[in-house]
Amino acid sequence: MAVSDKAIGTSVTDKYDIGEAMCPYRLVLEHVTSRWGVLVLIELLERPYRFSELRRAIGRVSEKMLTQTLQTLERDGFVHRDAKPVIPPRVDYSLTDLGREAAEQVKALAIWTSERMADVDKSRRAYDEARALKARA
Amino acid sequence: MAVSDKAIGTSVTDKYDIGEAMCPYRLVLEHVTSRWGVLVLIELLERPYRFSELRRAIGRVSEKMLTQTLQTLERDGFVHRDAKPVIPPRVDYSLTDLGREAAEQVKALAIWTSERMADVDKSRRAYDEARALKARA
DNA sequence: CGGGATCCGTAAAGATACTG
DNA sequence: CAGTATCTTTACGGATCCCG
Repeated sequence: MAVSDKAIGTSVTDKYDIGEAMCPYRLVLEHVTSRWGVLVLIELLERPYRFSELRRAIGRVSEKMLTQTLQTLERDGFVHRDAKPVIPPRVDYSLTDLGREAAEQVKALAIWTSERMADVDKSRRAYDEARALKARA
Repeated sequence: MAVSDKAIGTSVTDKYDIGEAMCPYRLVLEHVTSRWGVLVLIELLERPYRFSELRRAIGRVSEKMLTQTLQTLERDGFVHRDAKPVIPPRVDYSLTDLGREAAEQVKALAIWTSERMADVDKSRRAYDEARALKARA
């Protein structure tokens, strides 16, 4: 184990019956929408990256989490890992066709979200203010 | 606190500079793509739900997590909460316009993912098999 | 019925040191 | 350089009890 988490075990359920039990596709969805998964996919949408290069580009990600994220995405077939047997080691990461499709959707969601931040902030302030009033009861 | 997690603190960064530091929109993205957030949004895309009704529809979600998820989504302005002051209490949840936009994107991603599960499974088997070979070294 | 508050176990996240 | 191994810390998520 190590890479696969507790991902195995579930398997069937044909159609996408949103909700109800833990359907396997939900795990994949969590992989691509995970904290670092999102950033990795979006970054790789630009061009291939080497490990450390990707680490710097994302910033604030530990080696462990980046490794783990990349392995998960590679296993799911979203990321291609190209390790050259040279010294010092050189490993390039890039998106597969499948990964590119995923990355584009994720990026669209990310962009939509950042565009709507003003609305969200406004809503939050209203919410917090309403709460503050109630607190003075 | 209670609802906002550690959500506050960050605030600026104008453009969506993917990566680099913890930009605030990333938190929103995590809210809508969270384990229960995804399911709540997709369920509510169909019609409004009452609390317990939603709980049954999703299945396998604790009251605590559903409450927490709904509050977060309400605060962000994705979900509208309509509490009628009757006994027994009745609370209806529905999507706001903003929430509907988010839900549609999330659902699209969910559907795409479930449609690609065959590719993902195939990739996983290949990956695991390759690993199994190396393990016998 | 729809939560709020609290406690608790587990499992991820993070930092660090080590290796081919 | 690109990881792996190990340890510590954090927070997620569930169970329980209570209240309007």
